[in-house]
Amino acid sequence: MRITIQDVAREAGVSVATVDRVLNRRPGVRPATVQRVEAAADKLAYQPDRLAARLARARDYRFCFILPKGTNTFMQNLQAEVEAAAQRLSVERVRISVHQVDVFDAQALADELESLGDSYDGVAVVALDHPLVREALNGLVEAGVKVVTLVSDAPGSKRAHYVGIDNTAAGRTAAMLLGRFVGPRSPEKGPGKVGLIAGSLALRDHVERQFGFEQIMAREFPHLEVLPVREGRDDYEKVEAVTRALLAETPDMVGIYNVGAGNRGIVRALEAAGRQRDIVFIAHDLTPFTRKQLVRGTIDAVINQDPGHEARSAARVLLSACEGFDFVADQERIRIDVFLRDNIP
Amino acid sequence: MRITIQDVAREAGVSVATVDRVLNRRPGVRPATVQRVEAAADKLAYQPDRLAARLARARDYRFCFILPKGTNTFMQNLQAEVEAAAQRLSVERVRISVHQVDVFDAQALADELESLGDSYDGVAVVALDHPLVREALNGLVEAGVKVVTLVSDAPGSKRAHYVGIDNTAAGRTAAMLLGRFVGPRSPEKGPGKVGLIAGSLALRDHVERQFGFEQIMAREFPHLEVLPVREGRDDYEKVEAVTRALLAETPDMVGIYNVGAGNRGIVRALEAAGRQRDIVFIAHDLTPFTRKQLVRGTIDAVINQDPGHEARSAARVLLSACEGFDFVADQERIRIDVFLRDNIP
DNA sequence: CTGAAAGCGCTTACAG
DNA sequence: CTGAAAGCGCTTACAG
Repeated sequence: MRITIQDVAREAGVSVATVDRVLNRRPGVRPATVQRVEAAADKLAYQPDRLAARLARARDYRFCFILPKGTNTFMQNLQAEVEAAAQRLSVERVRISVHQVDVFDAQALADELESLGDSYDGVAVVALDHPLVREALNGLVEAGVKVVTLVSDAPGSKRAHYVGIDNTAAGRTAAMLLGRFVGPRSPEKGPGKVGLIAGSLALRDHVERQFGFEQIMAREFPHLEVLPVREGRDDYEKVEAVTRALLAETPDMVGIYNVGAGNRGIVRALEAAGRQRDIVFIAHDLTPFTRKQLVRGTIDAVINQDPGHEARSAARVLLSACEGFDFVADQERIRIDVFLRDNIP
Repeated sequence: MRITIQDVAREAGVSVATVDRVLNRRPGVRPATVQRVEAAADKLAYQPDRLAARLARARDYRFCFILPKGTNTFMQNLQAEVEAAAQRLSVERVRISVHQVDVFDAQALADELESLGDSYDGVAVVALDHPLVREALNGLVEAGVKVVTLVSDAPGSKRAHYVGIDNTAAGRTAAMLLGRFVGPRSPEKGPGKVGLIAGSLALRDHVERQFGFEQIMAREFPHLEVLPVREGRDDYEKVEAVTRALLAETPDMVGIYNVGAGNRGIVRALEAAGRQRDIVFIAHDLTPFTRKQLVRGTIDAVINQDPGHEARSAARVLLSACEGFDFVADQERIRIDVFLRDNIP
């Protein structure tokens, strides 16, 4: 019933060791033998048993997760989820270690990546879209290390896979929600103003969200005017200052979209101005804080990416790459979650 | 480094066979021995290796999925996803078969469940909330079969787990979207009317969605009036007739929520009346059809549950139950997806 | 009630 | 370049 490596060996007239060599592309087999084994495997429709393979391996798989250090709640959650996955996989022959680097420092990230050499079978990294980083990633890939980017991609690089959401689409979704929640506006009032706050315009995901947002606002909601983006550095005190200024300057503000972190600052500024009810506020990332404000009604919708899903997905994708299996594309697609008050998990 | 059953055996002064018996609660071990083995396992913080266990088992795990027969696109997708999961798991010592029964016939479903006896280790079933079904489910559970309900729950029963969304919360979410998308209404116009269509009020999920929807509409959007629910039997021709009637009777209709299937009928009726632009339409379940209407703008939002996730989750939960492991709660939580035009996968 | 031994389907040195 | 044998951490008859 089950076709094993034994059956293939018999069919090909070789030993199981040779079949193993061929199937796992290990060197030192005569081309003619490779042919015969491959033909036999094809003929029998052999499917390797990855459980048995993992069990038999002498070495564990070693993965490294490189995450930005000391930052916002989302990244802390992500790290916690990576550690939880590490804990679970430790019984399944996968060892995961977590390294931390400064997010904004491309050089430091590149150095860290290069220092890894080939001491890991797989690396998952919250990347930066920067030539130095791309180079470092490509270096790892060429050294035979499996590489995935996590949450933030480095598009030009040779990484095998990006585990994260489409941030442009996330920005478009935010715009759609904001525009529709604000609703139509009687023409005599003139265009309503919409505030846009980002952490840093050096972060690719922030820029992409902004781009998607402005695209849809312009196309679908011409009666709303998006104000020039302000940077809040993902720091809530800075974000609060920026928002206070925005509110003071803009009596006819009808909506705010915060592309990055620091939502606490916006809530404070809105409450100080007593405008938390009449301004539509779209934020990113479900945290205890945003959840609470969603329930209270100050935040109207949260766009989310599930850090638990991302952590598990990165590990699964790396494992599949190491074992030479395809991953289940559907299962590894990270959703752009939309949370309103009633569908938060 | 890795603690194995060997280590536990040595520590307890017994053989590995005895450790296996104790750890897997197999009968025929003296209580005193059980104590000793358990103490040893605790002391060493032994964690069994589920890969090795699966490999060593003589028998495969046998799971049965019971799905409603010949119904809507969602159920067809669900079946396809179950089959895809079955295909993948077949290499991992899990055999999944799919049975089909008539959804609306509690007796038939109960009979089917009872006929299963103990020929399966696990059963996943799209349930009906009916005493006969509950009894049959409890019978299976008592016979030692692991049981999960899928998509539609049977709350009073002893099933181990429900794989699906909270339908009341889904209805509340639909209401929130509809109410906010419609927006405020000048008082002189009087309350706007909202049409509510369900497949059948005998289906628990439909009733729950309706309940959640009406709850939020009443509480949050008093300027909107929800019309009495109409049944469309999840059949698009019937749904079209119902919608046409609704539209004819209700010139001031501002929104429609379809709790069940048959969205095609609503789109046709809206287009026939030329009102697809000014009526907010919230539907369930992403299909090629709803996706297209979302892009065209006739459907304003789709509330979704991911059939791929549900199929895989049911299989994983059953497998964990059979192997005596906890599942990862977070991973098995089925999301209430909200899809707008820009975040569809 | 308990244990010794074989075996699940692979991978890994070690020989040749 | 290829094969025989041991071993991964369990479970399973079979003996006793």
